[in-house]
Amino acid sequence: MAEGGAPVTMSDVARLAGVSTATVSRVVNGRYGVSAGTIAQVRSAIERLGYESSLVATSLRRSRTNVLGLVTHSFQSYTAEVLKGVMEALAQSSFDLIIYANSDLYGTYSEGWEQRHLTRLSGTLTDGCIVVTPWGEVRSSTPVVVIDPVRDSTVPSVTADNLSGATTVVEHLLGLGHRRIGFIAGRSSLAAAWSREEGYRRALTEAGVPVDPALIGRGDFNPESAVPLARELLERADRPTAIFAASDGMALKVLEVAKELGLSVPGDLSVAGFDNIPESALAEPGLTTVDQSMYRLGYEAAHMLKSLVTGEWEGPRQILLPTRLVVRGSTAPPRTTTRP
Amino acid sequence: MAEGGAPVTMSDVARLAGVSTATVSRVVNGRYGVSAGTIAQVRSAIERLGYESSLVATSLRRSRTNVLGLVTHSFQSYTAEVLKGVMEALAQSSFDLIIYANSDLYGTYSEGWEQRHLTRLSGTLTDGCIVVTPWGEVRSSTPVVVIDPVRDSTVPSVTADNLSGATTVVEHLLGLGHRRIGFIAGRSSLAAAWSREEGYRRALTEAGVPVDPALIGRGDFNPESAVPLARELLERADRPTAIFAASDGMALKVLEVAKELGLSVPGDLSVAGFDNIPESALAEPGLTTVDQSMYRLGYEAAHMLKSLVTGEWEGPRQILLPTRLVVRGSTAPPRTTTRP
DNA sequence: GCGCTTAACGTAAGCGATAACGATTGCCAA
DNA sequence: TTGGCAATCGTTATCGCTTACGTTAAGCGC
Repeated sequence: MAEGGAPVTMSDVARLAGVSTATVSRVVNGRYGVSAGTIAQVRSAIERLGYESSLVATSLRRSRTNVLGLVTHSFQSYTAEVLKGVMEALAQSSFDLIIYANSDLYGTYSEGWEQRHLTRLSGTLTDGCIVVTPWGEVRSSTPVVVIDPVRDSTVPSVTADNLSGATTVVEHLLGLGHRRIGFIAGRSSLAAAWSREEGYRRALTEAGVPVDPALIGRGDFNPESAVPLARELLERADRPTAIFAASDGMALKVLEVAKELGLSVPGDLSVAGFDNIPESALAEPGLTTVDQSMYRLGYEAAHMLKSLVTGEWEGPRQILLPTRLVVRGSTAPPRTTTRP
Repeated sequence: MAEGGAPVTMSDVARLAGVSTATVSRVVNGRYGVSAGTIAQVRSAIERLGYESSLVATSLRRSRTNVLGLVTHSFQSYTAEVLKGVMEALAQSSFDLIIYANSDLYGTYSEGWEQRHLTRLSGTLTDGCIVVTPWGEVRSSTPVVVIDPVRDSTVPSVTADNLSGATTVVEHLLGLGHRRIGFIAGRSSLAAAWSREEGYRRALTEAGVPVDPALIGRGDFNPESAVPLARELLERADRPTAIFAASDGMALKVLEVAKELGLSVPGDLSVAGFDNIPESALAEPGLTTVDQSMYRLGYEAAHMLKSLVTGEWEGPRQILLPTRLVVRGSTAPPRTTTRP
């Protein structure tokens, strides 16, 4: 009983029940103006045929669909956590969720994916969308909430307090006694990347440690991008005693490179990341990082979008969520290099 | 630049370009029969207006949509892993993915959710669907692949070799010297639950250990369902020295209950699960479990569905994937209870 | 019994896009 | 000059569903 023939439509039901499709529609949507007898007939026909209204046709005709969309580029731990939060926020809310993910990972197709998917969904399939980590500004005919927006975005958004988080973790390294602290930056167009770098600079400056441009590598949040940068930093004669990477994914790669070069962590090198993805706790040693509760990012974004769609949102359109320093085994005081 | 007015449609483009919608459609779909000049005009109009074809309208009109669907009830670690596999399999494949998740967690709405969502999508929005852990048999007008089907299902499906996995983990417990081994079962309608219980019984029987019905608790894969069952098992005078739960989610709850009752794991009690979700490695102690590579489940399912849709599938319609025993700290030999 | 309201339905016009089909043009051979 | 054939483009029906509107018939007071 797998592939029955053509899908059963509303007119199939109408024919079997001996009424018009308008009446079937009325019954399905529980509208006034149908006699009890007719309702029973239609109900029975629906039952017999196993009819279920087409999401597509309904969406096309109606303006409201009661479906919210989530557009994401790739699907990793980060996105998974966000999704849990979104689902939780939408639980028992009458809104269903559609996640749209394009298939090509790093194809040429990529540029502008958020906008393309957004446009394809909004105005028809969904009442509003959440966009996760877009690469550019987005615009839509229906409400949008962005998680991790680009810099200077004016679109409603939810972001972690990246500035304070990054400041705290660098202060942590400074507190341990590190003075030469490397940094691997994220995709510069993103607000998160900018804030994390700014936090790094600010913490150093306030501690009276000069910012050395040679210690800053320009990554793009893609873990692989960190590999050559880490190698370059660690092969220097005056290599840093600690590296702070703007994302856990990149920080984990730094750990790999360090091992590859025969450096012990945290003995020879301290490493810190940002995000607190599940893998960071599993790493050996555990990665010191900044927790930004991706779950909450998703939860708040969904909550905001829901209210935006129903038009009852009162709060600010740009939300900043607190972060939390998580200290694990990958950071320790630097080995004293002073000769005896 | 957030909420522009109405979405821009094909006729907007046609008007601006001074052609008919048919011509725009031809240009968009790269079909033959449009002059180079007209193509340029239409392209420019599309660019200017930021037009993107509506997924919904296209789906309604066309039969093929190049979109695959994934229907899931809830969204947890399990589903997230599956999704990664699905995405990977679909990478660079021209197929996009839509995940449809209904919002109510444990509402009355639940019964038959798979079938309802499936019908709403198939025949219109998607060319085929993956259904994760349905509660009943499903049928659709387009190809379907089920991950973790119900018992005796004839629908194309991908499942872990639950029987051999469960047998192995119980043999592991037996090998450590355990004889009184409790079992917490899963939702009985699922093939996975049945196979895991069967593996438990088989391993005991083959080792000459009688199966004690009093040591079997009837859970339903929902972690919470394991709590009262674990408590009951562990408060018995002749409590088991080991408990095998049919899922990691339930096994982790057993750990909690044990701690609550002042039992040390693995000293007083060994605990084993099934699934190897990320949380199991993080637990204290680490949970011994059976890895079923949810990633591969997703990957294989997507690959199969893809071929099914394009009509080039040759292999078997029911795939069984190997499992792997993962021994961690939660299992150890039983403390000898023989008096000195 | 008349006009009126009102419940109960059918009719038909779209929503945005596609595709079969027809209409128009230009061009070349006859 | 004209028939014929491509090439190019518009017209229109249609996908499944909703909804404004029209229609019918029953019910009501007078």
